[in-house]
Amino acid sequence: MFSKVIAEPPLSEFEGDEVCSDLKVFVAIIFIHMRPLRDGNCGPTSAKGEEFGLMENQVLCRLHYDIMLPNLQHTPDKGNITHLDGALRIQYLPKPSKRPRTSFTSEQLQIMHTHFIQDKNPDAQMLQRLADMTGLSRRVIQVWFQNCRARQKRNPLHDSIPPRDRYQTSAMPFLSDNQYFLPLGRPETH
Amino acid sequence: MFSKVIAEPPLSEFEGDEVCSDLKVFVAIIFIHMRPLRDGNCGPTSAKGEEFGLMENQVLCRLHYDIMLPNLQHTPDKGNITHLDGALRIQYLPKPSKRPRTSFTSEQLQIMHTHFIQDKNPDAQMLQRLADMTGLSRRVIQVWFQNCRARQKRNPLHDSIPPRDRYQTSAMPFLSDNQYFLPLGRPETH
DNA sequence: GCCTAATCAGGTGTAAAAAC
DNA sequence: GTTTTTACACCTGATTAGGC
Repeated sequence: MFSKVIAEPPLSEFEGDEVCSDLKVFVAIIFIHMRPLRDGNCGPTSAKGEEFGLMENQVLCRLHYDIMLPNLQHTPDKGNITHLDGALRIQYLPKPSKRPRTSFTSEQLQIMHTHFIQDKNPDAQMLQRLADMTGLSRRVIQVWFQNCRARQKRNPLHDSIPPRDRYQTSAMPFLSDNQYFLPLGRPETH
Repeated sequence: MFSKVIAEPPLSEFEGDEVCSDLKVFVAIIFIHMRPLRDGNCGPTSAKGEEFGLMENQVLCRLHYDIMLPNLQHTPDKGNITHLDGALRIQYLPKPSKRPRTSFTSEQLQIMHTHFIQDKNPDAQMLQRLADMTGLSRRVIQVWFQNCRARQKRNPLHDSIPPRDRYQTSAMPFLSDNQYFLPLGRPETH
């Protein structure tokens, strides 16, 4: 179950137990160098990451693996480790899952929220401008506005406050250094 | 780099590149079904998890691998994949540990604590930046902030002082301590 | 034994997907 | 486009366990 070694690609299918049947022991020591996609959030935090795939010479979590797969298909030989897409489209990788969830920075939320107040239904052009401003994709912006409209409809007061600030102590990313050495006393009340 | 296949144990040592030298491509599809130790939290949260070992038919992170190792030694053959303990006690898995507990340097504590004062809930981006600054994993940083919030809630005065300095001998590479011992008052405004 | 890093169990908000 | 659902990322609060 779920560990296979293939000597030559591409393989469209294989049965692991058969492939390895003559091996009494299979050992793989793998150093996972996380692909620094977006925020480098690959391994430890992209949670639930039970599934890993080897691509090129890197082990990627399922999420990042799925993201990279399309690219790989159009990539020429890069060395001794090449196209794995054939080998990887097997029963063991059935559902491309692990929906990547964007986590916005407060800055991005700030921008979107500020605009939302003026215009809850930005047109395509405006979406693109917001995308450029935030560095997010147009689609992500669009979804955010959709969700934001829905959210506000459910709870009208809700979105008068940028989400992160609801439980963030300080919304301010950086303060002057003297702020660091503030006297402490009652820190929190809740 | 960092992927090795061994056909026969026990091995006390091996050179990966040599072992695999005749393979043009090495493919390992690995579904890491986390050993449901407690909560099956193997991969994502036990941090550091750059190292994985294959045991029986499961890939375990270093932490769980080390935990399981003693058990395995007393387990009879369970199929085509058996005892790996011999094979795995190699240079790449030198120190068997249990729950790896990070011990922060004063520099790391300094960085985290300084940031904590201005922002008790750093967002993902900030966590990553702190991780980069300290050389710690994002997850470790996150846990520290969680614990720090909890700590401060329990004892408001507590975290006005960087923890290590409270009972650690020297550990004072930079910064004079009087910086830490400041008058107390209102730390936060909200 | 104390302090605290790491884990556990449970809860919340919401981005993305599905359904319409 | 909307509404509903799903699943992920993060939180708290309590607990467990590593290292002086």
